[in-house]
Amino acid sequence: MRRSERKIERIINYRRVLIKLERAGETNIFSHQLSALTNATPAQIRRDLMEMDTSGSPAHGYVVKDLIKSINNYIGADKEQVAIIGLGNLGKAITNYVNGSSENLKIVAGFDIKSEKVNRVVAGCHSYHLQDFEKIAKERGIKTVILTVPVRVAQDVAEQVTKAGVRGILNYAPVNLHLSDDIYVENRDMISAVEKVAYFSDH
Amino acid sequence: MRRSERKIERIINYRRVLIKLERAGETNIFSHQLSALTNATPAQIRRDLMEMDTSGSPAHGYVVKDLIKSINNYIGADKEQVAIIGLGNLGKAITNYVNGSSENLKIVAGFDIKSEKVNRVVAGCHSYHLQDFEKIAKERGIKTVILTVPVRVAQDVAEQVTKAGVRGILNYAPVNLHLSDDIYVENRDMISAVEKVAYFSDH
DNA sequence: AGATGTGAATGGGTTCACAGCA
DNA sequence: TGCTGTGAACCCATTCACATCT
Repeated sequence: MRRSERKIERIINYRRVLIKLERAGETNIFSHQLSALTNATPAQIRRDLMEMDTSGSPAHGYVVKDLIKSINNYIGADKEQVAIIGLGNLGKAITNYVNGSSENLKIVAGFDIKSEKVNRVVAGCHSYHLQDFEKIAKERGIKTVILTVPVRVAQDVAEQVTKAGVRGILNYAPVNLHLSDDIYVENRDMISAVEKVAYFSDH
Repeated sequence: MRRSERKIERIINYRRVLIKLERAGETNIFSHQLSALTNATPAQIRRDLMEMDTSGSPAHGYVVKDLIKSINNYIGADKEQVAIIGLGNLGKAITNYVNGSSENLKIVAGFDIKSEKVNRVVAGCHSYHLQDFEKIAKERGIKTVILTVPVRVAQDVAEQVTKAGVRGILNYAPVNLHLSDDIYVENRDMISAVEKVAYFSDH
């Protein structure tokens, strides 16, 4: 089944806040409370949760623990092994950030082509020369990469990693990648993001 | 008129690639060419461009120069003054990145609360203590900020800056901000982004 | 009383398909 | 021939509204 991107993104957010709630000792939650924590509407949340194998009760809402389990069951809970390509400022920042906070995935390898960037450790993650990508990716079963490389090489690097078995790319380079359409690409161009917000600040 | 977020985002992307094309000496472009550069479909592009005050010709497509002018006219072309709050790794990376590449905006001031982070210069941008935000924001007419602060202070900082006149926030903290609903908030949580891509790599 | 679960209605964005044109 | 401009059709996501449950 082809699932909606928007919905998956929301469900991922529900899971994060539910995990926090569980840690904080909360056992139950109503859709309107989850709404306040995620900026989805209560109706949307109930709708998203419909095809989970847990249901809530009018009296006590949803059981946090069960809901987390259902979400894991729905979207998968394997601790995903991810690689990052490009260890400039942005790459290092993302690595620190993700490895410091995510429950559900880990950046396990970094890659670059500059000799002073390889064979280091950043946020508990070893860095390699890009030419070793295929070998490491196969060993680790890496199917997802974060691309934080300069625009001029982004297409080449994307082709290289997909040839090595990568199926999904989170692309921070402001360029449209052309890849086989069974590869999932998410663009997170930061400049567009700021320009967009600047536009709406004025309108 | 309330304009669609998606559409504005696409138009911002069209502008960026058009500026590049103009620099490269291209004078004309067809919708299918712009499509290859932006991952919008040709029909979508023609539709987006409908309410611009330029139209294309079947024989030569759109005139790049005119189209840029129309887009500027449509969404505004003032070089927007933006501030960034939180000068950790991510904040510094974004500042370098944006100030090195954007045509249409500039990060003109950075803010932090740690004494070792204030009174520095990052990417041509002076850093101040957060307590001076209101003063600087008023002087500079800052209406847009990028938030790269820890989760636990994000809500407080967001309230502080909106009190000082900010109208739009690009929020990198993985938390849902509660603000007056005439404030535009765009969430770009990086962990969700990676988790989403990891999900679709497997599906 | 106040919440969930959900069919039905709504609304908005995207794509189709084709007339008009160089 | 092959593109633009655009009404109409389509499709998908969100919201409404209410029966149901505790």
